[in-house]
Amino acid sequence: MTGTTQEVALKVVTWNVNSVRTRLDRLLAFLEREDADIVCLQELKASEDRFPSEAIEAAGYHFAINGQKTYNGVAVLSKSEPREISCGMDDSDWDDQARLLGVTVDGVRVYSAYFPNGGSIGSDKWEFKLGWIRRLKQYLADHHDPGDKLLVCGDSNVAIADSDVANPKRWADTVLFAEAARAALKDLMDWGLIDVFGKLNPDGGIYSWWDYRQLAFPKGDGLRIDHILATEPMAQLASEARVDRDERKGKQPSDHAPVIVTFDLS
DNA sequence: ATGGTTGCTTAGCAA
Repeated sequence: MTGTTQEVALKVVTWNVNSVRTRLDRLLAFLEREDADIVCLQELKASEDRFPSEAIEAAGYHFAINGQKTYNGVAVLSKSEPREISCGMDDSDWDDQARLLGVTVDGVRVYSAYFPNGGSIGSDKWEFKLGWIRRLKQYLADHHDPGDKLLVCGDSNVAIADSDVANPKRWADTVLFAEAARAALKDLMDWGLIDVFGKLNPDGGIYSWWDYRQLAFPKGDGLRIDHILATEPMAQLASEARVDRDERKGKQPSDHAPVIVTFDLS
């Protein structure tokens, strides 16, 4: 940080990297460029022993990981040392899928969450998705208070509003935008979570994911399905929110772009 | 268009 003021900002990122090893060069360049304080990653597609620990640490970050071979996998990178690390929802035998990781950093409870995609509507994966979102709400209710400083950052695999979908009519009957999925996410947020990006960019039209197929990115056929959800004490500190759309361009991009929110803590 | 592209793992699954 430059300048002479003493403001204390916390820059938080969420990014579904779709394989941390394939995306390592991009990730390291991003860390260098953005100098974020907290970076929540999803879809590592790597177990802990294949996570690029040395490169992350050399970039100046601590990390906590809930890894998994081939599928899923989440991590939190942080400038400050993470405390009270928790993997999964510790309430059942459903947690064979590595989709949730919690850490406490700089006095803020931060979760990196990779919500289930849901396959197709009506499938077992669809029911798992809706149930997983309900379980996450229960987990938050059991462990935290809406008055805490808390963030749920991740790929929610649900778009909230019509303005978060380039073509809402065409996506209306898909797992990413079906009414039941939107209702499940709304019910989770009703516990006490605010979409700070939506709050700061109320006009919408900004997306975080574009399908690899059918030229979705050049056509602008995107959805905002990556969210930084904040409790009220955190949401009121959010000052800027953007998507690093350039990360979807060029060679070997993830299908998701990073979402970046700055909180003014002082 | 029950299509299409990418990644992990090696033909099929998941997204």
